[in-house]
Amino acid sequence: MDISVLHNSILFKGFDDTEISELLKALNAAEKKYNKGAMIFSSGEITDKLCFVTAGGVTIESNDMWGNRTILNLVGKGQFFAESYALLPDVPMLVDVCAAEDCTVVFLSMKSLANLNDTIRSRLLANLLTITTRKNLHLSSRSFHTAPRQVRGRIMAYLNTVSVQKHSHEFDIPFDRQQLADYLNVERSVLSNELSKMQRDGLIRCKKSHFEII
Amino acid sequence: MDISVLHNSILFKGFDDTEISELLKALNAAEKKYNKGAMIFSSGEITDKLCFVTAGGVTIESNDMWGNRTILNLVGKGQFFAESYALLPDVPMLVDVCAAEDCTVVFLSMKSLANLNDTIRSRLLANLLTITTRKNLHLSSRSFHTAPRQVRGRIMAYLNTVSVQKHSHEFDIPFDRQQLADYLNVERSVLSNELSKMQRDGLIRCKKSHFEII
DNA sequence: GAAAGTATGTTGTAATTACAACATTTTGGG
DNA sequence: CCCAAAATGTTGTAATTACAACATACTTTC
Repeated sequence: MDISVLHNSILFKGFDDTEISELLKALNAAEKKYNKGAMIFSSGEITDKLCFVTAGGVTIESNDMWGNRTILNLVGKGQFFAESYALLPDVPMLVDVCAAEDCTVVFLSMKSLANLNDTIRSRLLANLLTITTRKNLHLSSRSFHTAPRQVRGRIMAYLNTVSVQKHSHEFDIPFDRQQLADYLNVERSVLSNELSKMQRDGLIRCKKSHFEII
Repeated sequence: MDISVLHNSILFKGFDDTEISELLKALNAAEKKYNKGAMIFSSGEITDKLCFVTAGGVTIESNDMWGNRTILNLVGKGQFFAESYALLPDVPMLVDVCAAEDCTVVFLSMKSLANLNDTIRSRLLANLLTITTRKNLHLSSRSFHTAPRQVRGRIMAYLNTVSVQKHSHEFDIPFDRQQLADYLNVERSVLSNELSKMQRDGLIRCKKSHFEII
């Protein structure tokens, strides 16, 4: 198991190596690898597992019965997912979780939190609070990206956020065209088309997943 | 101050009356009333206040420079808002918070958490974790309501959720037409029009904010 | 209970998006 | 290097939505 990524995670912030090893045991840490496209969780499932991505990345998505996909979030290396469902274990998942690329996930049993001593548990809970709080901001930021009525507005809203996060006008985004379209809730072809227009209008330059705001 | 609503809140679950009174003091609880339409927070503000609605309701919204409003969430009596910003006090708010109707809000200083003793604080943090986790589910449920590409799909997605929550095919929604339109990210007139069509098609019955799914 | 104000419903047209079909480019094996 | 497969770009048409303008219904206040 790739311990080093876990050691730098928010969840184990403030814990030393020994404590982390013990915690991993106590929480029945289990690692699993997935190929790109594999489904890790399906809508309707119940889980008490807090999930941590140690390699690759996964998408949190909603797939309707007509095959339309909406990507709610992309969870990369070093980040957590399913924390809400793990902590509210009677709530069935509303989303699917898929491997966006080949990836490795570590599962931690939140049911086992009850067996920990008070001090350790409350330190863990404080860290969990940071995780859920940040996830909250992440979820709402998608709302801003999809709030504009027009495609160009959504693209700009999204690119702006990334640009601010990366402190640069030039950056790579973690999505391919189809994923970006599904994230912004627009047609892939319309997205491609609009990106072309925006380049012609001198707003941006882009090639594949590399973007530059002008 | 309306103590009874606070006593039944998730935040103070497990605390007795004496403890709650002391906590309210320790967290500098302050109450404020707002008239319908008043702005409680504006995008860009910084706050460490956990906010609790003791009467009325507020909307969490994003207003762009062209006057388009997107309602991300409606926070009613007995619920909290701004918890993410209160807990990450260096992050400026991305949203506006407005009084959806005349309302009363209690502000609790999260900065003051540091002054509490360990036991009390960790009990509070555990409750805060519940609040943020539930808020997470709430935020993602809006994503499902806006995921369908067409207006009818969005309306149905939303009405289904409410129907399930209220365990009934007949219910009131907390939005007026303009608010519902802003929540579903569609034009108000298009929404009204589609609701009429859906009634003609025998899918629903509705009058003002009262709905029945057939 | 009128009048004014607000909320909701209706309609037509302009603008935008969805969808399908196809062209082009890129990628990864063999 | 070539081929096949995947990803991205382009285009045209049908369908949907945005927007404005107006009609109707409901509320509030005097």
